[in-house]
Amino acid sequence: MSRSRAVAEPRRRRSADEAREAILDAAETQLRTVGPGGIRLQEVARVVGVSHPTVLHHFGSREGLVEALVARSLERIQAGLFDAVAAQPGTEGIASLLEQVSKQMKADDRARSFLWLALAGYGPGLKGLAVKPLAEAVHEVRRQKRQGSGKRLPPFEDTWFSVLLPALALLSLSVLEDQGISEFDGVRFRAWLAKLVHRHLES
Amino acid sequence: MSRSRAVAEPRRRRSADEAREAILDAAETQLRTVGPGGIRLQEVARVVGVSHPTVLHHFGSREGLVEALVARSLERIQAGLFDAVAAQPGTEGIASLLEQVSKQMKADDRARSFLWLALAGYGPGLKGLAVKPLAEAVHEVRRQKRQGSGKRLPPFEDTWFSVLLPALALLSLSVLEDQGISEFDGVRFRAWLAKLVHRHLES
DNA sequence: TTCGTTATCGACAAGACTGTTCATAACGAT
DNA sequence: ATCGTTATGAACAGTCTTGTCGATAACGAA
Repeated sequence: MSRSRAVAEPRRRRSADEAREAILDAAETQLRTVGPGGIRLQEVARVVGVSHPTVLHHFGSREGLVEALVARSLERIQAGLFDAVAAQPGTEGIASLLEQVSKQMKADDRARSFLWLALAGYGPGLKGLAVKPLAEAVHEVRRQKRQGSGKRLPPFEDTWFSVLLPALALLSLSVLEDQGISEFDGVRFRAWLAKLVHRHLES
Repeated sequence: MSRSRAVAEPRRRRSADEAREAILDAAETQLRTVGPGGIRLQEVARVVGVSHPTVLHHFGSREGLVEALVARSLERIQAGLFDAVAAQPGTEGIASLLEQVSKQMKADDRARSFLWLALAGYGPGLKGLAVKPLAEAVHEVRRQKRQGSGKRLPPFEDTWFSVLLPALALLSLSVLEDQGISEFDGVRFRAWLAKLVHRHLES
């Protein structure tokens, strides 16, 4: 007996990779809103338009899905940071660099995802995010700039903290920018912070 | 028929307030580790040593428990901040103020709880935390200091951002200090940050 | 077209979690 | 000591969630 169905839509069959990406996309929106612990197979499947056993078929288990999602999210966050830095080679444009970074972190709410993951204990925390290598690069530029003038080069720790500070601030800011801090204040704050850090690096 | 029991421990009956506090304490440890969405009645009850209907009796529902917990947590965080500031009246000791605040936020992992709540959409975000009033107080001190000297008083926004910056940084730092940043670096970073902010406020 | 692979789904299973009900017993008040 | 209030727990119900299994059909390859 043929089951009476609405219009009997034909079953769509994506390639394994396509299906995985679509599923990860749906899971990512859940990650942003309810965190890794709140991801539900049924909800993910519903959004994608498949049944939940299909999700299990592609990722083995719920934990498998979450791990794949974590890996992809961290990769994208890191890649975004890398792009932002690569687009701003000089040390002069710290303001625009901060805006670039902020923009990247805002894309797909990456800062939110990162904090969710950090809180939930997934991922390697800041260690995974290559902020220390970035600090080393900045330090090198700083050294060359000091070459000519008579100013002494501060210890590496000073540069490292100077890079760490905006990173930490931007992270919190991205979460609180939705609630309690207006976007307008956010823009002004980042500009103010950029000037502060720039002045410190130069002095 | 009397059910065969181990030793038939006598039922303990706490006062309603005592029971509520004990239950909230247990729920708070879960909040720190798995976030508000991860709180489980059975787990809370198990830790307290009661049955889970008892928890429901005192809070009506799971959501009632979470709301009560959120309220108590935010109150404590705010009170902790207030204490830290009250214990450091001058603007001179910004370094020790930062350490005080950091200490308060570390007590009971309050920064963690706050970020969990902010991410999950509970609580009024930063608006609830009276950081703007604190900025106003700092600004007043700044004005009086500038009175005698010939220096111009910067706009309030500058003071407000100067207070906001350590707040944001400390928030992120408290989460990442467990993973990726050693506690030693945390202490040095806070000292460095205090000096930076102090120099900025004076200049 | 034919065939093999496998993405997909329906149905079911097992457990977890919240919430309800009713009986019981602990504690304070008189 | 007696009594009323109510904190407490055992048992049960209903829903949600992950995971399994077998059947089916879509797509690529031949």
